[in-house]
Amino acid sequence: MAYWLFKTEPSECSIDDFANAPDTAVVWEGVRNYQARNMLRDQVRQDDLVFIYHSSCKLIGVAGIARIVREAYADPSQFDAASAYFDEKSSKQLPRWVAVDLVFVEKLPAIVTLDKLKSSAKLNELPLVQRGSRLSVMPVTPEQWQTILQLS
DNA sequence: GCCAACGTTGGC
DNA sequence: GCCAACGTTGGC
Repeated sequence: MAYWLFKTEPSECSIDDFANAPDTAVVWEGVRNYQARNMLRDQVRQDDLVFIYHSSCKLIGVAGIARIVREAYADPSQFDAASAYFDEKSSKQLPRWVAVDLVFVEKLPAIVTLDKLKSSAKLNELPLVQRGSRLSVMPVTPEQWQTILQLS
């Protein structure tokens, strides 16, 4: 069982969207970065736990936890010409991008803000707080996971 | 809305 | 395979 952190803009998909539909699987689509895709495809597994991180919003930080309920499959949005995630260079024979499904686990008692994440020495190695990092899917070590839980 | 830092594209 | 130009991310 591994731990991850997924970034999302809460205006698109927030932890409250998860919390409001606790029995519904959320399709994590639209990952269009190869490094992130490779992790989704090759390393993210059923029952892994995921920190949901809110970016580009008022209160930036880790907002809650979700769990992987379906491993990587062809991201449907890449075939949908009406979608912002449409990729004309992808094909059903050779899909370029993958999605996974998540379900709600919990909201953290308080959002662990980016400020807090940055000021914890134990999180120096977390890709999120490293300069220029733009990964939207990143691994979290068990130690980092516990540290972030404690910060909440 | 700005802009630094990356990632991707495409000509050569 | 280099690298300039361009597009995107995401905090501020």
